[in-house]
Amino acid sequence: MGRSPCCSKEGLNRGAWTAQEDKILCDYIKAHGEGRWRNLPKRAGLKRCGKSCRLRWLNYLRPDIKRGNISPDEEELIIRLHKLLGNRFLFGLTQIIIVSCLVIGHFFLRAGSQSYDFLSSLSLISRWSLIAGRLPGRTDNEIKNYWNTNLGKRHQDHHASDDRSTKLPLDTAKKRAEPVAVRTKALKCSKQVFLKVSRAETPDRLNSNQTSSETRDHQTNMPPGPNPGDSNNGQSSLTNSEDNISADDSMLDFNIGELCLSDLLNFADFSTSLACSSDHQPDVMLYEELETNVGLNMHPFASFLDYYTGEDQWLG
DNA sequence: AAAAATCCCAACCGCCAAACA
DNA sequence: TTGTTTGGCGGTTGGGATTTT
Repeated sequence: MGRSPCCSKEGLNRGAWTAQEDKILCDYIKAHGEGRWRNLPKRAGLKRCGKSCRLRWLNYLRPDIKRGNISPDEEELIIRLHKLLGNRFLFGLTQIIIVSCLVIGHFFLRAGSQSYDFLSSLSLISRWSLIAGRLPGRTDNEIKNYWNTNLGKRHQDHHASDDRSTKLPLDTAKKRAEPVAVRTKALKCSKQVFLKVSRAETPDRLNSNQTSSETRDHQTNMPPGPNPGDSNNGQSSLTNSEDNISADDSMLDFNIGELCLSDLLNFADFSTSLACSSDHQPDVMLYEELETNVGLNMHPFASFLDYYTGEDQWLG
């Protein structure tokens, strides 16, 4: 039967909130604080579902909500965060197996004539709240809507135009533009999950901090390009011709010691990054902050992220 | 000018995990 | 340990606004 609804739907107002309802809700929360949403409508004298009250408050009435258009800076940050965090880290044995298969499959397929963008497909699975958390005053709902109505479309358009430009048959192009059905159910990761990885390292990679982009590119089988510390756009463009990265290499890229991913994801303050000079890329700053504050050499992880998020031209 | 199509976003829904009894 | 409640998430929908025909 499933669980009972959060409240009786009968006799409740639905649809758009009125100014009067907004005022009642605001006044109540100012007086009593947030929380206990189920009982809030009754106590506040609102004919609304508790969940509806919570959503209205969080997405619209909170005093710190920033309204208005998404600025170019914010858009840039959303795009970068979506690339960085949008591939929802999946947890649990099943999810780890699935992701492992996808990662390995990704490299095998890339090694072949055509790369099939599994990881890009995974980007359809997003962490809106996490992204919104890095954009002061913006809500996950707003970010999600913005992505779905603006950026997501551009993403799809870009795939489509790429396919046209490479002269793929139309039906093939269509298939590639369509998301692969790798969709997880909504899954929170509140438990701490640790990646137990060996400490065996490839020193040349780990010491790449001071290496020039050229040497780094050589060491990591990447073509010449900006390294994560460059003030350039950080695009790493691994071409198919250089796909001799083995599955072993891909696993080495996770070699970041025993690291709590949820900590990692929540660590860097991107809002700070946004406030910084615009030539400093947020993801680069994430790596730098992790290195500085957590004491991790992030380059192996960074290079993996850099690699599979490298196809950032899809947003044009 | 009006109808149709499309866009946009607030609100809703169902599911999940943590907290609690 | 088990069942229930609560808060939170991402996906989807409905309807008003805007654009196109």
